[in-house]
Amino acid sequence: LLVALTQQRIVDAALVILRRGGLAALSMRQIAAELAVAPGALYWHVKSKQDLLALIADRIVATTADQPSSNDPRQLALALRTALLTVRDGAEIVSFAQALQPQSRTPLAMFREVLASTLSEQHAEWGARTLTHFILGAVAEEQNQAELIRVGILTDADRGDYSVDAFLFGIDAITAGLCS
Amino acid sequence: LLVALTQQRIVDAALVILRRGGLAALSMRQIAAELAVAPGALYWHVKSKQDLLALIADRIVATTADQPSSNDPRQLALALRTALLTVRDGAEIVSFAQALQPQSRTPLAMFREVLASTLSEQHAEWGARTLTHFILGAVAEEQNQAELIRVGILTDADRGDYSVDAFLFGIDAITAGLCS
DNA sequence: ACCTGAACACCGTTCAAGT
DNA sequence: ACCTGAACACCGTTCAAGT
Repeated sequence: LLVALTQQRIVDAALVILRRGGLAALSMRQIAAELAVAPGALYWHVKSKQDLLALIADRIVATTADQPSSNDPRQLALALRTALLTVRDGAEIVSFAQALQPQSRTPLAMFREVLASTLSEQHAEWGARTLTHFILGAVAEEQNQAELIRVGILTDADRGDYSVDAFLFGIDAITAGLCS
Repeated sequence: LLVALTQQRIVDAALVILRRGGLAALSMRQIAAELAVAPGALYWHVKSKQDLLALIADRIVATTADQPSSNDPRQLALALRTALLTVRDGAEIVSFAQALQPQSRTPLAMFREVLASTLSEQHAEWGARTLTHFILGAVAEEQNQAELIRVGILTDADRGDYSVDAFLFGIDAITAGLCS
């Protein structure tokens, strides 16, 4: 009654829950509780949970645009990775959203633009797809690993090498292959 | 009472449901119904749903080994893609399983072996990771798209180009980049 | 227009009790 | 050893009814 419910506030609450407990803790009922509101109230401002996940993904990806991005795919990849890492399970959420609405201005579009300067339209499209699949997959695994260690299913001992080096190795291999 | 319940039979029933309705239809209760058994009975043979998903993933990936695989990453990639396409949401399931138990003999291990002949251990590891991330991402998107068209959220009009060409373009770019 | 209360049709998982 | 019955603690979503 004090503050009106908004898509804005719902996404904000969702991000709070995500940072607290990850994707496993993100239920419509938890979001409603966070906002001290009945679960049904959310559906006035948001069509469904899938719809909400897409909104969250947009917010996560939007922070990529804030960083200084040149026409270098390498820098764009690093900026996207940083953006995804700001929220627990961020890569999985963006992955999901991209699968759901392939038309929106997703990471794919960013890379398509960057690659369009050096490649044909077809190859820029396919190249952008290759890069985004790798990035989302790599960061998702990075975050999943962290999640499993948090829960205790995995220990620090059997952790893979998910440093920035491994990430950049993949990015560099792909970009090198695209221009050959 | 006639036939005993087994991990085998549970995975079989799960695959039937997957082919019928995809991952969205795969619940422990549905599997139990398919086997004409109480839901709780499954937990005598399987630790959890996550555990079961890993078993399903193993079964899907196992069909890759049946195909004639040379030391060519290109052929291995195609074989894996074919195996993933045999089950609805196959890529997503294998993706999930790989994130859950990074130690098992997954697609990653196959590519690591193939690449080990031409690359250093570190680069073979990172290269294998790059390839599997791309493959699982690409096929998952391919299958998600098909799912959304089935449901009617997407039409045939706004479908992307997910032909084998796009897939091979990515594979060839990565393999080319790895050797440069 | 915006929200509550209450319901509907589901989930995964556990566990006494039966055989 | 293996399975049933029944419960526990959740879900996403809808919708009359209130304000």
